Amino acid sequence: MAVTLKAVAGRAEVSVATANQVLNGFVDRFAESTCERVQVAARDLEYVPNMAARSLQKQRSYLIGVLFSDANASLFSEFTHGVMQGIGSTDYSPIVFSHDSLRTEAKCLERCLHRKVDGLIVGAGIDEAGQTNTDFYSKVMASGLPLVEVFGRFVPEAVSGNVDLKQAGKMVVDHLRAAGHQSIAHLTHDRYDVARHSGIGPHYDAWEMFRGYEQTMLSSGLTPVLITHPLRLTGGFSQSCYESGYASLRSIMAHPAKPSAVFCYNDDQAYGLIQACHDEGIAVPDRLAIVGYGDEKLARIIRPRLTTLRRPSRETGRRASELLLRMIEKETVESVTLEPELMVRESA
Amino acid sequence: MAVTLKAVAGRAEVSVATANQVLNGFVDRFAESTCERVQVAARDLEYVPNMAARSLQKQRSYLIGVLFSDANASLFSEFTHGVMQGIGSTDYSPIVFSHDSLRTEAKCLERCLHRKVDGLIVGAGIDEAGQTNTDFYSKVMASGLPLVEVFGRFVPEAVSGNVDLKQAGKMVVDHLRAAGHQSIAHLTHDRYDVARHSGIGPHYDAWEMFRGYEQTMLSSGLTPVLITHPLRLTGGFSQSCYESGYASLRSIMAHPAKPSAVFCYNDDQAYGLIQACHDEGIAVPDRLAIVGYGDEKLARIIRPRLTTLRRPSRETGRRASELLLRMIEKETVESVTLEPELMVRESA
DNA sequence: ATGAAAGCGCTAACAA
DNA sequence: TTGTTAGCGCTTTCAT
Repeated sequence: MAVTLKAVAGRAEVSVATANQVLNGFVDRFAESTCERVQVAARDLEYVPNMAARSLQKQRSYLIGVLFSDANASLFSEFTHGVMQGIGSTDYSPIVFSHDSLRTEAKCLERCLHRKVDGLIVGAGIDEAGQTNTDFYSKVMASGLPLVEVFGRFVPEAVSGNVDLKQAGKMVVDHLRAAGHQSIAHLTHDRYDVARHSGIGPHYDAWEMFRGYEQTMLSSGLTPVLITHPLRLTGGFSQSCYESGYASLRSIMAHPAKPSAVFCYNDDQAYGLIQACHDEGIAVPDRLAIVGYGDEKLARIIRPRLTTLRRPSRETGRRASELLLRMIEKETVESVTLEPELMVRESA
Repeated sequence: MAVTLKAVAGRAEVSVATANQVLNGFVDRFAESTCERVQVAARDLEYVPNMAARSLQKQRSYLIGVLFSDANASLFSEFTHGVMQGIGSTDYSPIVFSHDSLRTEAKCLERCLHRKVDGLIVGAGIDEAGQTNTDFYSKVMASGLPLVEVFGRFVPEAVSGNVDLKQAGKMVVDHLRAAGHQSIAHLTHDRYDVARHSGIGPHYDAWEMFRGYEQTMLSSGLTPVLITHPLRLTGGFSQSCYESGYASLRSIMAHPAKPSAVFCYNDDQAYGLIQACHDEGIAVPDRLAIVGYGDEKLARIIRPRLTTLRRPSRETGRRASELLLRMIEKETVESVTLEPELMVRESA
């Protein structure tokens, strides 16, 4: 049915070996006329190499596994688009899985391993108890499989393509200070410091963001005001964040530091907080300025429009897959850091 | 490196042929003790078949291509999750691509074909001019490649796993009538009737939804009120819908039929409309009841909470992949229809 | 009831 | 400069 190398070789009147070499770029080993004939034949027949055969021989699947946590569902599409860009016109294809629990995450990973993916891009999850699949991933890495982590750092040894959340904290504080705010609170959730209490290391996103905020506040001579709120985590991460944001207004208003601005862990918390302000008749941004993180589509829709840090999702996908491809080629690579962008709108 | 069938056969002291047969379920051809030995050996060695080799021999890639339009970005994660469920524990893996233009869509399709996927799940796009990749897909189908279409019907011959949008129209009208509304408008976009003017056939989602609305109105003795608004389509589909919803309030209020309720094409339009009402001081739902379609996370967040039809995204993915697998097995299958669910909240 | 052998399409080492 | 050859790991037909 399909056009094989043999067919191309036949048409060009050379051996399959020759055809193969020519088509794989070893043109300088052959007479120009030979190369010409082979290339023409391949084009005429619309030859496409059979990946299964190539895989078998090369001991590579030309597949990269992408594991994505539902917690980031809203940027899944952007992210996979970026992955595609990074893969470009190489022979690789992404096999993509989205997971909503540690169990399904482990299952997805298992599938990728069975498929013998050449590398893995991992957006890991964390459950209500602060548990992760870190050990599983560590084992995978130990086996030598290239792995790039995105949207968090739960696998300490992994190369990562993450947003610079310390910088995020700094950008927001600087922006709010410039607008005259002195009492700037940081709203996050009750697991923000899981990085300290678990083996995850100092790179849990909430912790990193908090540290960026804290350091900037201190070095600006301001007092950090940390407000945390528990996540219910039934009904999904996003919904829980919204609710925690809503519920936190009370703590914010009751706080002795009388915050005039709040930097939220993510957009969902910010939406919740804005809604609470609305319900309580608290003017945003006049009485309380609010900044989020993420810049989902809703940020431009909600009123007042949300001032927030744009999370470069597509770029994350692109950079992560570029890194991974280089790792697969046995290059040594460093983690990359992506910069957020402050989108100043109405809420701050 | 990896455990091969040969290794299993060696350990069980049988030939590879025997080991293979046993592990593929042809147990009744062999002595019970033989089967036992093979199975034990496979388990002990944690044997996993090499897909590349199997593919090569079976002339199947065990890959299914998933093409997804950015226009539905918000449900991508849910959808792929469903695809995974449908694939279950079969040997198939999804290679997933998200596209944001006809060009990238075609490129993704091309990649899938090069990879020789065994089947395709397609969420097709449509551009500003109403163009689609229908011809491309038709050609693919003509070649015999199993294809299931979701989230729209741009490929007339394709098996589809779509939501019953006629039913959606009916459900909403019935609900609003029961609440006493007589003048119920349908807000959609200016391409709603592309189905009539192009070769796409009568299944463009906006058209189907309109027809369900129209038929129910007529059979209830009410006069359909159609309000369309152009989409800018720069800045993405979602954003454009929001803007069109916002801008349409003017037309709605100026309409001689004086609508007391509006059924919107999607949640984005509904958000826009709600926001416009808010800005103009029009009470929702008292003065104007609003119903959307989609039930994205925002629907529960916006105030008033949006009454909307839930679009079963995960189920769509699950059913679509189930259908596709059956098609790959040469079964004859029918398109399936999924039912939306009315989520009654505050806006209507 | 089991095994030997050919071959899927491609690659790479070696021969000519 | 080009061709011959031996697999990669699995499936399947045909002997035994």
